[in-house]
Amino acid sequence: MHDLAQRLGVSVTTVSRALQDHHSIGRKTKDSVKKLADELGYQRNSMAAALRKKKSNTIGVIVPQIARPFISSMISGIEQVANEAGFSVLISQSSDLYQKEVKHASSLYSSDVDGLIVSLAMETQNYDHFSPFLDHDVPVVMVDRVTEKLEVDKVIINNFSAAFQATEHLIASGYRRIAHMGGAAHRNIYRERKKGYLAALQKHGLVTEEALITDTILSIDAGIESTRRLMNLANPPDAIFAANDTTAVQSILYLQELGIDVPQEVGVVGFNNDPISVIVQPNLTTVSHPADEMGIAAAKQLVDKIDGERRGIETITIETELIVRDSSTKRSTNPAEKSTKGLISRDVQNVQNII
Amino acid sequence: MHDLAQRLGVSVTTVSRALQDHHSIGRKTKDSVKKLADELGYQRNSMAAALRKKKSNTIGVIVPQIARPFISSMISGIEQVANEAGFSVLISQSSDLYQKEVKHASSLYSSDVDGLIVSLAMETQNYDHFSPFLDHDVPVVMVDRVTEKLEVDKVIINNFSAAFQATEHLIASGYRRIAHMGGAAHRNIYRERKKGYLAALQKHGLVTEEALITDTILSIDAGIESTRRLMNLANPPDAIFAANDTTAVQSILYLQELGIDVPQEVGVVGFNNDPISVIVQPNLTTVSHPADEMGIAAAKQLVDKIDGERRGIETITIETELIVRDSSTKRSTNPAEKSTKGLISRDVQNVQNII
DNA sequence: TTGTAAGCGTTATCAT
DNA sequence: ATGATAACGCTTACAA
Repeated sequence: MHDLAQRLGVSVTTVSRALQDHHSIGRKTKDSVKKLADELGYQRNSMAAALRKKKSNTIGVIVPQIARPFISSMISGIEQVANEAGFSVLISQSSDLYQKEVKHASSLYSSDVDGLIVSLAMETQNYDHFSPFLDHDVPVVMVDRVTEKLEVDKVIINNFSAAFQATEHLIASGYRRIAHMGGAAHRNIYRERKKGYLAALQKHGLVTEEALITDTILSIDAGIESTRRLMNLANPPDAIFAANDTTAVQSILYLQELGIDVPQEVGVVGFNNDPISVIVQPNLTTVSHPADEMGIAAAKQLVDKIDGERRGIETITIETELIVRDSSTKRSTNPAEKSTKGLISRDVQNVQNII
Repeated sequence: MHDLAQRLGVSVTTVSRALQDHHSIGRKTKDSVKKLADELGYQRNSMAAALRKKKSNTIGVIVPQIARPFISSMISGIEQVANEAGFSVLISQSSDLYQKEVKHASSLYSSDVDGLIVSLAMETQNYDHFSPFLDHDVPVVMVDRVTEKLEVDKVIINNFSAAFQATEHLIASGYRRIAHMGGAAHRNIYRERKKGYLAALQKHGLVTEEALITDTILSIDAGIESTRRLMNLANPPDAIFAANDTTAVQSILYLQELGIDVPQEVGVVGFNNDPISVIVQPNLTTVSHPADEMGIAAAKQLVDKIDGERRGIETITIETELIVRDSSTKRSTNPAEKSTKGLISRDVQNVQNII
């Protein structure tokens, strides 16, 4: 900038203003400044600007794991909105570890991010690491894995009602002994899903046995192991409602290994609408969990607050939808109805990003 | 820092040094400074430090799409290495658009990133937007989708030999009329895969018909459409080698809709070892493409160069492996061999991240 | 071992 | 419409 100013015989102030289209600078001056800047390949130093303005035009994101379909779609949504609004995105993953989340929070804070989007680690139960942000009025938005212990903006889905609906669907499909493969109980999304499941059973007067419920980390192995345990029960379930698609799909595959027909003998419903849900045969009935929409909503919420266009705390609830596919609907035994023999069912339209 | 200095009756210099564990500061002083800093919740302002040191401890990443299994795993690898080395990660997606890639490059440059990791957009054919980095000695590393037109560090796989191997495997399995569903020809990874495919056919004296080759964006729809076109040929193929798993899996599903048996009538091989490859039945034979390893290698390369521990240009080639599953191996017709009836094959171990 | 002071590249304030 | 100057918060010669 000094260079530009000298060459043009004006002050750095003028250059700075011209580059920012400040109203008090003449057309001619602006044009000449911009022209020379272009020619010399001048690139504004955002560090210095950030330091002076105390605004970095950067938002921080902390997620449990980047490499999950749900999370990466969410990040993608965040990135789009943020970039349109002129923000860069600083990303970090906690690997579901509390310690890492704390470290990242502190590092992002001292990077002077203008705002923070968080989806909590599975482990996290203490939230003091977010205090610096709250104390210094740096906006925070929590997405999906949130906590009621912090008064911040949130973007969530109605896990209770989604789970309730999913379970009722199984009941309506004729299943009676329904198991639930759930996640860590202190993470409210899993707690809510379990509650919704229990509420549906109760409404219809069905058994709610502890033995029919597993609490795991919802990994591949956990899916196989939980299914094994459930099917080894003296009185095994005739349906499984899993808190994510990963475990649901593993259930289907494992049941098939056991020679058990899905959905004829055991029905399965998942959660998330991951790509795999339309690849597995039979296609998995699941709950759409619009990750990109959630990311977009969170980023918008954050940007609006940073730009001062919004005050106060709000929680946005994104709509989900039960997507009924073949893993939970018994085929008709009426020979009059036409079967789909030869035709494998597919439902490519509804699935989340899959490329 | 001023505050700390005053309270302790020392200079800011001392505080700054104490916080950085500078050797010329006494143990006692260091301790007291650190203690008070903790108590007052002091957080170093990395902007100011970056401005002064001309090092932001941030690396920029530009990828085509965040929400793809391959890319998100790669990012995850980058993030891990970068964070261990004390760098933050600024992420942006080009959406496979040239214009966006250019914008992001410029924005990252003026954010003063210490280095850049890029995987090129499908569209990109001009590379001038990376000149600012190269001209000012900001290290650049390209991963996977690279170009020979830029002299920078690279992390790639041997696409030619992987494709060659995959095609030879199909030939060894008894397929003779092998089609290829490939990607944009100006992106060298797809060009190399096609070359490998052709070379294998030629080596074994098989036909290499243009009609058996499709060039698409390798999306779900492209997978279905290409398969339709191939199978409508007067003389359709008896095997398909696809340049990614997305299209390969769609091929399998579509062939099954047509009532065609995979692998008995048509064999299919994919590329990437995405999660879906072990969900589809029959499990997909594919090429492992260790995304996280590539991300890790790229980040290490970059960090080493930033830290001045390495000079000159180098290309790292990550090993891939042909993972033979059921989609490409005809079942024995010899009744003496035991069939796997009732037992659905699974190969959970080898697949890329899937949670 | 510690302190003084300059300076990183901008932008904001106040003047002209 | 433009300019001089201070300041953002930190690091680092150089001095003591």
